[in-house]
Amino acid sequence: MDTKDAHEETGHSRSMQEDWLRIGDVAARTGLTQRTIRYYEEMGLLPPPARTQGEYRLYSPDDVTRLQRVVRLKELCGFSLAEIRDSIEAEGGIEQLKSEYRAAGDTATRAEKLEKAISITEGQLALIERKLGQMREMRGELRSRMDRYKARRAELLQGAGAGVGASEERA
Amino acid sequence: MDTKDAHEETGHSRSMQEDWLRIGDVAARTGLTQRTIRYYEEMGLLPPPARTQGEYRLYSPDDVTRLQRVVRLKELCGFSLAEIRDSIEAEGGIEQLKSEYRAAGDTATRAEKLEKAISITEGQLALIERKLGQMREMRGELRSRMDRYKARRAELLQGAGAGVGASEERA
DNA sequence: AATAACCTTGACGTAAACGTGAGAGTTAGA
DNA sequence: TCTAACTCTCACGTTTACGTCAAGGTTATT
Repeated sequence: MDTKDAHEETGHSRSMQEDWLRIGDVAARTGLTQRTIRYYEEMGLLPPPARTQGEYRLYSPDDVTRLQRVVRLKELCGFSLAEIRDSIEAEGGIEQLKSEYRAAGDTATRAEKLEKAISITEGQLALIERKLGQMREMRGELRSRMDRYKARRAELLQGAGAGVGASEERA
Repeated sequence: MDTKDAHEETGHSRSMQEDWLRIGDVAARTGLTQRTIRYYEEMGLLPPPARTQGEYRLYSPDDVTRLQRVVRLKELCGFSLAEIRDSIEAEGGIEQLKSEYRAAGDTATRAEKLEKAISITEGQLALIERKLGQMREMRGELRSRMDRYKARRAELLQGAGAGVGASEERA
């Protein structure tokens, strides 16, 4: 809000409103439905977007980016919307910490805010790291299974028609 | 099935029924509720387990392992139960392919089944690989954010009380 | 200025994934 | 044997995450 107002009041309205999108465009770009986008807003996953004088929603490229992050969190990590909202709030909290950080005159308070932001980010990193580990584990299992199949295939191709119980040799 | 029967038919019924669990134990071990476990069975995610003469469900360690795989697929990948069932069926299909594979006398049919199993596994691997990539990307973003915070913290600690607008130097 | 195409806010519907008893049967331990 | 603890099968309730009209304003186009 602050920054935008500031820009508008600087006068030179260059191409400020050029790349704002209406909800239909955003839906097309993200593959979501309009309903879903409104729902995410309703659930607090998205900040209330700008509006035209006729109350049409207007999304900045920045808004779209945020939305895509939400989608990624959902699809990738399988988080519930509530979990995503918490995560988002943590980040929004970080953004807010920034302004608090700026507002805080004394270094002590600033350091405190920073530490908080750092610990939140650390938590998120740890979570991702854990998931990464589990996924690698799954991949390992799949790979070894794959190896077994391929070995058996090689066996099959090489000793074609040789032994009926050829697979027992491995088991 | 084959291997177990073989063991049983060797005679010495060592401790065959010892580590079968009832649904409450399984629930405790997996952190799921009994309802959830029954629901998964109902949805075709779990094979109908053995029963006591009083119709109590009895789970083998193997069953528990399968269940834990289901849970992992759900929590880790955020799959819907339907998707998990498909994936499971693909694997169950693989198990079944194995018996078809054995039943098939001719090498050609065997090779065909094997190719099918391989292509299924390849698909699963590709999917995991994709997810891994996206997660690494997320991790990268988080890390760079982290770096920014830490840099700012260092700045703060070093130039303590120096300039009020210290953070502007970076922006 | 009229018309199509888009958007708005309700408000109700729904599929998925369980939760939560109810009522009755089963098993294990004293 | 008898009780406490456990389990069974319905069956209805709930939450999440949207889908789907409906009735009406807004924007763009001609």
